[in-house]
Amino acid sequence: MSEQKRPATRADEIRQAIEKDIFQGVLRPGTRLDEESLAARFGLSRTPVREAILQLVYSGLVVKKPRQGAVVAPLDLHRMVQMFEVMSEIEGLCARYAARRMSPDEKARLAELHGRAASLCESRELDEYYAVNRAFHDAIYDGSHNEVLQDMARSLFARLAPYRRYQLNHPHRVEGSFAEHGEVVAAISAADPDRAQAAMRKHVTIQADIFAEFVSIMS
Amino acid sequence: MSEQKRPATRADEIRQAIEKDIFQGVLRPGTRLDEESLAARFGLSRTPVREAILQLVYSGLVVKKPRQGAVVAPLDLHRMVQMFEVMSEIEGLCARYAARRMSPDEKARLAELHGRAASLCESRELDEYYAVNRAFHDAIYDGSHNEVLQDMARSLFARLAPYRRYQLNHPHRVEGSFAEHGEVVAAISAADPDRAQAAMRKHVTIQADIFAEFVSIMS
DNA sequence: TTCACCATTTCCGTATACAGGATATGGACC
DNA sequence: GGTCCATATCCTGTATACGGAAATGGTGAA
Repeated sequence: MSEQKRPATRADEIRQAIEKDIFQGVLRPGTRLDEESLAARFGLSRTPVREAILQLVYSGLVVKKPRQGAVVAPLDLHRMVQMFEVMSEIEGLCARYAARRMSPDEKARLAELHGRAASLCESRELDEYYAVNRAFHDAIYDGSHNEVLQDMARSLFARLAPYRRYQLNHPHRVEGSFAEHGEVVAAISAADPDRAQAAMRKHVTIQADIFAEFVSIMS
Repeated sequence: MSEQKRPATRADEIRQAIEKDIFQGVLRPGTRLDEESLAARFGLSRTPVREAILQLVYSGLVVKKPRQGAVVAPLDLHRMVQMFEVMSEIEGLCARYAARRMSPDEKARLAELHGRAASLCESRELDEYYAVNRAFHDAIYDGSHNEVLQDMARSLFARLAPYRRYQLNHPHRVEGSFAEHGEVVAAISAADPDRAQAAMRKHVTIQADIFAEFVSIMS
């Protein structure tokens, strides 16, 4: 991680709050973001709200048409599929680089995370598992030792997070996810870039398939 | 390309103008972006200038520390190397997908661009060649038929553009670049994803090497 | 009943004003 | 002469104000 962790400015606080609301489903895709009511809600003026919204637009969570205001990015299935496609490639690259570049300490931490996931998987503590899952992927992003790649991965992860979380309710998905992680860990431990990349790509591609299945049922 | 091509709003106009200045070297890395003087220069108030700067921050061209203003992103060599590394992967992926997905029309246009480049290469019209070069890469981004991947590629291209342009002054670089493009065109025409990806990766990696060489001389 | 057109209203984009923090300048002390 | 500190100035972050574009609702005609 770089620095910039303190919100220092009101606009950043609002951005984080809105972000959280979007992730948690309080603000659903398509919801209009009215500057004035948001300003009132946070007890501020429209100016910092506008800046927060602009930041969200550039992170892709919000779309904005000139003179027509901003809405929480509606889920465009076509685009979601493309995002998963790219995500599988980006995560695959992270795993590839991680296999070559992770230090023994980093590999140990990754294995430790995987171990924690094992028990959570067995006891079916889904929320906990999801948290460790996120840490697992984060560890591999870091392991790529390429901050530009990390930023891309995290940005995509954030935009897909809500749909990835949902998948754990899919029958046997937790076990499958855990097993796929296992392959990735093994390949990285063995410092085998090709295998690590392939395993991670497959892991994400499976999630994409489940997502596609999910939306085909919904429509 | 999507739609959003009309600047519709002043802030967008300013953003494009500043972007252009950065690319053309009028605003050099590290230059402070004073809101008031920019506002005066464009005959506007600080508000749209602030929004333009925020957009540039999110595109990575500008960095901003709270309460300390914005500066044109100083070139961090370490990070530049990482950007080139990712660029080679992203462009490689674009070429891979393009090889599988480009329509005959798109392939014809790509070949036509390459043909235009041939004469420009021979007559050493560098500025023209660079313009066609950009169109060439753009055509391949489009050919990936994945808008998310395209956005990433264009964003990276924009941030690296100044350094890619400079390379054409390197001895025999134009010929080398043209030859590498030729391999990419051949692989895409043959619908050979692996070869297309490898050729494009190599093309960008060579640019990264030249960049590294350049900075090692400068320091 | 439905569509079209117009008035109203709402909300975005921009301008201007103000307050607080950061840097720069100058002087005093070592 | 150099360093440290206080003051002044500048500039950012936020608040407020205004004009105009787009959405909305109602009324009239087909």
